[in-house]
Amino acid sequence: MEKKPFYITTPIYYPSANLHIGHCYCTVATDTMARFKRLQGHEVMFLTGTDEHGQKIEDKAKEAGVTPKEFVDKIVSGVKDLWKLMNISNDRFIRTTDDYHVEAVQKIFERLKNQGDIYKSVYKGKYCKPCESFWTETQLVDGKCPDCGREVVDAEEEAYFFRLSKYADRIIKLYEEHPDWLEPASRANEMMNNFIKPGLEDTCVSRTTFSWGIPVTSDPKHVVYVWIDALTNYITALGYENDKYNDFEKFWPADVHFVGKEIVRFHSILWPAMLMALDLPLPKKVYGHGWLLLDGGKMSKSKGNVVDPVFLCERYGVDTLRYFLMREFPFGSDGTFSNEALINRINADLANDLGNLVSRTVSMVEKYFGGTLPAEQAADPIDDELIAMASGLRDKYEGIMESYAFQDGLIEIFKVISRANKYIDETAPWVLAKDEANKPRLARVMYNLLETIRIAGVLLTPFMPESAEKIRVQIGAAEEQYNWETAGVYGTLPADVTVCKGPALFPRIDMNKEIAFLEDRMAKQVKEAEKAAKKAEKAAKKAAKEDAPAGVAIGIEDFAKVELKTAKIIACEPVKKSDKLLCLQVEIGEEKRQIVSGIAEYYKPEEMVGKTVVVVANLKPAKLRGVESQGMILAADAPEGVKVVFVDGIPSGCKIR
RNA sequence: GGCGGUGUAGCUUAGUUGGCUAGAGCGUCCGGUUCAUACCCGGAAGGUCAUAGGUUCAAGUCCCAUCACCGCUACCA
Repeated sequence: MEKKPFYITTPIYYPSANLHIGHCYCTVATDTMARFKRLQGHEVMFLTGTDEHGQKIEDKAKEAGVTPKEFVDKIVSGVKDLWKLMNISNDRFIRTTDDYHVEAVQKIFERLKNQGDIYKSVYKGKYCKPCESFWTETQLVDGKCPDCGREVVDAEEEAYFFRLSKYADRIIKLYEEHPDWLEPASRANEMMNNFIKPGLEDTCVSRTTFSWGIPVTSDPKHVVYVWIDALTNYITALGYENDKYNDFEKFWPADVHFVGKEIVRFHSILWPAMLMALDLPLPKKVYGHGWLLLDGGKMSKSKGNVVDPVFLCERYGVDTLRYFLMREFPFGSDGTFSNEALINRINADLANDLGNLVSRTVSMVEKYFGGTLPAEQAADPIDDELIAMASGLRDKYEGIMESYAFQDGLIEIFKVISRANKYIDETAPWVLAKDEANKPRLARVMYNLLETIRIAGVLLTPFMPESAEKIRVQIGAAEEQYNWETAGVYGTLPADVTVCKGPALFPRIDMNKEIAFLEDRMAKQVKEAEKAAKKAEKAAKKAAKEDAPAGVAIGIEDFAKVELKTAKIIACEPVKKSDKLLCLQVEIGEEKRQIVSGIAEYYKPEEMVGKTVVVVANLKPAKLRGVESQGMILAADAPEGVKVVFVDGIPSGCKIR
């Protein structure tokens, strides 16, 4: 039977720092699916890689005193090591700095530009002067620069835009006609309601404020901004618009893109639109998996509570970690990572149930038969239930895996493993062994156990490749008796099979001791992080002090441009439909103005009335929540919250300089 | 503020189009067993299915409201 090629991808990860357990989660899931498809007999293309351009990496490299390429080279080599360690079977690894990719991106950009899907315009955004960075509204943290925490200002720069709006209708149609295209379904609703229905806006696809990126061929002061650079990796890695590879025809469209929920938006709106513009077929599915959260909240480098996958692999084993990640968390939703859960899984499922089943079975075959079963065997109706379960397992498992329900796939396998343990109890081989006359019956019991283990072992291969192989060797199955085909055929092992006992597959862990050890380790980590944070804070303060006179000092003429005046508040009310806005009526001398300010969380309207404040009088008016604001009032970011600068006692309308 | 989601035993959770005496795993307690990695098997306790209403012969499942948490998104001139 001819099986179709299967193309699956992970996102390309951003190598600004070492990867964490969340990246591993996504990659292991992708690897499991890829291995499952190979097991079924498909020709698989499994792609992963790194997205290496952008401002942040440029900055990080500068900080480290190396070139951006040197910086990413180091981290990427760590990424590759990690995937090797975790037994990731990717067929290709794409770096967005690879020549062929760069070349293809440039061609794609020019083509879209020439056909009018990309046009030049002006990008309006938030600009942080000290950092020389543009930010979007959503990137800001508390309205401030996410990097340095300082104020940002409106700014404009020339930029190229992708005509996303043009494809809105087709995107809507895509969602309506293929409700399964984006999973889980709740994500599709989110996209529809938050972005598609309100109207898609054209997307900025180039930048001039940093240089670490792919230059636009026809306008080299522009660098291709993340989207066209990163998303296209899925096709350039197959040879689209380049000569490095040429299996685009064979593998595109992708069967599925696995992505984290934070990038669902780009994969489910912008990416299909780009493909429509290029007149290419769309991927068959985008699957937005959940996030791994930590017991105590989100993982954070600065908190020091990062879960290090290398440490976990080395201490507990790669397969163990892979199993845990796929078994503990439903693929579409978030999960909580905890050491207790990990050790619990290892002990309960792997050590007690699976590992012990293999161990006790193989031991008995050795003990009672010297390792080789006699061909003379006697069946019994009591065997039927186990045999039925083992026989039907493969097909049941297949259906579940096809729908990306990794967790459920494992649950089905372990139901059978559990049944096998029960079967041992029911048949009590140690009783049979007491009477030589029972030998044929005993042999059949052993055979049924080995067959059950064999089938389970094959189906575990995508999840735990190394352990599955060890199981194969222990139960004495030949390679050709340990594949997809034979997993569906009960009775594949020869009756006189010879087993080969090995060391314990999954050693049991002493929960209490281990938790104590891990907590101790974590405490040290957190302490160190705190120390580092304090140090960094000090350095930042020092830098801030030196900053003013040094780097970004402004001349008096710059300051003179800002017109500051005192103003008396004569009325104040909250802005409708907003949490944070107050609308203030003020008098600047004789002149009356309306100013909207985001202080509702800190001040009640009535306590503002009658106060005198400082306003920026010559600020360009703007509309906030539909209300016009003609200036801004000065306020301090105090640690306990925003404090308006009150200057009661000074008459209104005075110029401040 | 808008949109979406979640809320089921101590913990993690399954419950398709309403029909169950609400399942399962872990943990706990009791019993059995000894081949095995102090493991395995059996049994028990433990749930007013977030709260308050409604539709229905029948509601964890549908509708309304409320609360809590989470995600996306908008707004801090």
